[in-house]
Amino acid sequence: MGTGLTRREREKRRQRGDMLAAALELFSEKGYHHVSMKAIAKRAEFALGTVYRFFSNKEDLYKAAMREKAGEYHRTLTDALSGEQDVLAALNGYISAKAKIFAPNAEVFYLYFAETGGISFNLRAGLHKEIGQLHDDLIERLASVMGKGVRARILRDLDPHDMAVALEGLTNAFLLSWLKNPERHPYDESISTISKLFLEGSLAG
Amino acid sequence: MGTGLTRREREKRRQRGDMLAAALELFSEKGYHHVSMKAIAKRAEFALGTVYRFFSNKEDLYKAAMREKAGEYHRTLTDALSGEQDVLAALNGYISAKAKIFAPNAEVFYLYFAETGGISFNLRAGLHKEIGQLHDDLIERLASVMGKGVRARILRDLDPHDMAVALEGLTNAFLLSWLKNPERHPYDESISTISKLFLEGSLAG
Amino acid sequence: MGTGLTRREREKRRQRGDMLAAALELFSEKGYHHVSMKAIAKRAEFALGTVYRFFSNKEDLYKAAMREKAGEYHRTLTDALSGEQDVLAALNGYISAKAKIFAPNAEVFYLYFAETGGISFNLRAGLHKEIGQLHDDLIERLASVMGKGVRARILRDLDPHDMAVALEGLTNAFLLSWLKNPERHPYDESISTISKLFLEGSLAG
Amino acid sequence: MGTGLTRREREKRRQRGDMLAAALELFSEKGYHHVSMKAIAKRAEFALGTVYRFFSNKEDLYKAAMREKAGEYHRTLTDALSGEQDVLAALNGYISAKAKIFAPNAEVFYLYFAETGGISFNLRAGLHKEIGQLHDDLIERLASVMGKGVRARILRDLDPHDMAVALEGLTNAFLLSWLKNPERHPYDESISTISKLFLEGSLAG
DNA sequence: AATGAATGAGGGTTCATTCAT
DNA sequence: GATGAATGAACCCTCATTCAT
Repeated sequence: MGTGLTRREREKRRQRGDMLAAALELFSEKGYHHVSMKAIAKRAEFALGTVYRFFSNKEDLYKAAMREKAGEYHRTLTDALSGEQDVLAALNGYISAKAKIFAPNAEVFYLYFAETGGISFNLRAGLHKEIGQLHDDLIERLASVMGKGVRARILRDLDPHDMAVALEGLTNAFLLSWLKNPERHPYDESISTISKLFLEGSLAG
Repeated sequence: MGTGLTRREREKRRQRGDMLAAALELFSEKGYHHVSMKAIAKRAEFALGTVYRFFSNKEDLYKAAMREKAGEYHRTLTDALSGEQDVLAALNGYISAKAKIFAPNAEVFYLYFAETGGISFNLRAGLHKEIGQLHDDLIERLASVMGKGVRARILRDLDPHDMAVALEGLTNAFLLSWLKNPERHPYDESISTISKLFLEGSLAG
Repeated sequence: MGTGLTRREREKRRQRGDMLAAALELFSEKGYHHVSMKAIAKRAEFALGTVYRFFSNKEDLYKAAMREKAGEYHRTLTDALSGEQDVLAALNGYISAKAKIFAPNAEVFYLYFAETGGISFNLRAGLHKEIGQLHDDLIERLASVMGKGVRARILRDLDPHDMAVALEGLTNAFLLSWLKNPERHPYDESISTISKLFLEGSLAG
Repeated sequence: MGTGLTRREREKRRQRGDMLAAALELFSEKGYHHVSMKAIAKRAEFALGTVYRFFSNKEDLYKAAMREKAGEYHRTLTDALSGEQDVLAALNGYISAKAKIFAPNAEVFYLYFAETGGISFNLRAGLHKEIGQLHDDLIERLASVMGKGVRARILRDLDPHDMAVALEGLTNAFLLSWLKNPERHPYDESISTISKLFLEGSLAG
């Protein structure tokens, strides 16, 4: 079989996925401390004990859920940046990809921001570092694209890392703003505003 | 008496302030759910029951603390924007002011971001809207400054609201980045990077 | 006031005592693991949380209860052995005292035996050592009385420690036997059987 | 075949024995409530469900294990008492036999004492009675030997039942003492101390 | 008015037992 | 018949809130 997994293994994976999905839904709806393991089990349609077969405790489940989503986002975003495209295409692609995962997952994505940002509830200490590293990695990749743009004289000669941070800030701000006030601009316009603002501000010549 | 308050009233106000300060310290240190009312009472050096005479429950105390801080930040930032200064001075002043309140209060400020952002723990629903309005107000004021700059042909002819959102995003991103990695740039350099990036990108012709 | 305790302190002490009593009752009725903290609280007529104000967890409560009782028994028994009496009177007094505390507390006393004996549930590790020391102390005191008896040529010239252990064994066996089968001998006869058996077997000359 | 059992039946018996052995090991190591059925199944190298085919629940397994061991001890001890030997040889044999099963199984044996003694965890109520009867039977047999000794004027003219109880108490006390403090006396010396103390104290003439 | 002891609902976690495969 | 994944009742403990003093 293509997957190389036994039926049992596939089943387990599906169950785990269902649990993570239920957990993520509830955590982003209500916040970690307002969600009981019982509620997660119920939402996922498993018995309480079954959840504990997969995750050794609530924190473990939370971390796994965040890690999963963060990894997924990270993959999507780094994919958008890599490939044989030119710099502007890469940046536009990145902005679109970020918008695309943001739109349907805003709540979760915001949790991800919170992790990449500074909220350091004790609980999350370990996770925080882990997701922080993903974020750093993303910034570095962005910076490397920026560097390429600078060397190609497509972008102005500014510090590439700063430009990466700036793009992050712009995208987050606009996406959040769009989320709070979707009718202000149509979604697509929002995206193009971001790229316009950033790119025009950064274009050389 | 200048204040128009009786001694008793002044005393109460001071007590309330002490409680809010203690609560804020603990909330930002450990997060809402890891702080007990008993701990807050102890830190503030009041009896538990006394805290409940001032705040009807834990959520109320949390909201009051956030409101207080948010109001303070809001005042500081709007003050920086108003006055008879020219546009560039206003924006530079805003950036400096934001950095200044950010530096020593990063944790609390981050909570404020979280509120202005999207995390909607049920608990905070009401508060969220309230602080969101402060934030909207701030954006509007920023936008109005931007509009002035555009009309004065100091800034490029872009949507002033977009420019305000952009500046918010840039400042948040750089301040967070500076917080995570203070040694990368000295603090002052961080601030000037923000204004350079934003202003140079936005300066008219 | 004679006690030197405030009313509050006396009250606390009484509450603690009530909790210990309830716990002891239930533990000896059903065994540690069949007693819930809730049940103890209910029996003692306190709220659950109140019990936790006095004892930091279930094990702590158990240990305190056993320690209390063990200390009480130990005091009673060592009291019986000390004083200006002659050796035979001391031993007879000891046997009577042991019987007297045994009769109404047999269940608890048996728990105490279990502790002084060998059951080493993990839980009890610390306690076990502690109570074991009381027991060792008791044996030593008994042995010292035996030694006196030997030197006074009242008892046969055997190892005093062995004689102490022997007396312990005899008393336990007869008291347990009497407990299981009270009608076999009247209680008093049981006691006198012990002393007769032991003393006659040990009397010099 | 000699056993009168089919291969299947013999196989089952062996499996049952393996389970009982594993259970006993774990129960005496950790105590009833600290041992999970899963752990027993694992130690015995059976699937969980298989254990339940042999024992309808945990308590049943515990009882079977104790019964098994108690029966084994009882057989060993009554064997030591019967036969055509003289009274002193029988008693010495009994003491040796008890010591021999005690030494390697102290923990289990102690559980057996606990059962023969008074701890009446609800759980064990039924079992308790059952093992108590074995113990009573043992005492009776001992008493009968004592009676023979008295009639033969080898032992002093005391109540044979009392003498039996006394011997039980002495052996338990010394074996426990030896267990707690093995270096005090070498093991063999302990045994001989018991018999000396008891027999010399009881010898007629 | 101030205090902090008392309350008890609620949540995380374990594990005996069942039953589909 | 054997297996072990799934189930959910029950337990320990915390802490927001109340209220007698």
